[in-house]
Amino acid sequence: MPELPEVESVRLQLLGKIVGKKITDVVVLHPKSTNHHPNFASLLVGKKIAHIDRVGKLMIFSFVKEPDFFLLGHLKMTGQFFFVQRKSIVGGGHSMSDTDSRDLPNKHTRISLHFSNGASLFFNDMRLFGYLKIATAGEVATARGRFGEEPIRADFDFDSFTEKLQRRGTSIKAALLDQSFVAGLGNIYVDEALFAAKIRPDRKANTLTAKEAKAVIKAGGKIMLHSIEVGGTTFQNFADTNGHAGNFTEHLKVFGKQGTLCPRCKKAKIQKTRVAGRGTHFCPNCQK
DNA sequence: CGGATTGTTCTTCC
DNA sequence: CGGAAGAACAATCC
Repeated sequence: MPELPEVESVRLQLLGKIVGKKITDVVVLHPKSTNHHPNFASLLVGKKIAHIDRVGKLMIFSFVKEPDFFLLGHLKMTGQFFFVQRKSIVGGGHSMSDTDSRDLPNKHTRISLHFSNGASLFFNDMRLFGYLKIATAGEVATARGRFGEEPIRADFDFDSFTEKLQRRGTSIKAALLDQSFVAGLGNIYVDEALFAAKIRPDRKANTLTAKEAKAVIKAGGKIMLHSIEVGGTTFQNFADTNGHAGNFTEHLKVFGKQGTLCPRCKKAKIQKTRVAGRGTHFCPNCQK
């Protein structure tokens, strides 16, 4: 379940691996992953990666001397990028959860990109919700405009956020999951941020005080920045571009911890309920 | 084998 | 137009 920190971890790794590299071949193994674009492969061949940007959980690839041609990448729930320097190389030190580069492409590989230096990038996606989509500059601008602010930004506008919260009659969890409202949080980090801020996930958004609103965004930003530092969370379905699991999993306080004693108050067990249609974890004692 | 899993978009309704 | 709520998507796990 990749959220902002997982996407950012992938982006940072890819920056070092494919920027400046020229695409020499593209193989589409499942057209749905390209949004059924008929010329996906031929349009990409010959282009050189200039940069990779990110907004929320969306990756934006730009190309040298191509001002109106972009590639949008979204992992959704099970998308993964695997980078292999040489197909014949035999990697060592794999753990049980790792994907072995020798097995690529495998049955979940939807698109493969090959570069002039012999390297390959495989887009794997078991459940086919993710995509690599060709876009114009205008479409990129539209996509960017659909995102709210990211809690990891130092210039996050708390006053504006607090004001907008007052117009939300839904749960604070639903509000925080809305990418057009706040960008980057998903089911895991929302639960973790609400726990850190001592706010119950089912509280109505418009009942939060300005102090609470600031606290939950600050907590979300801090947690996500920490996660980026250690390579993201692997709860299910996340692997970095080398096929390795993320390291933030051990730092989770409530997500997946139902039935265990609250690590903060130690007076109640973490409960799992359903809020905003999602599995939701919280401490019934210290979250108000 | 039914139910749960989740990020986003779409639909429907207000 | 915006917000709310639920369905849909897809494959796998338990």
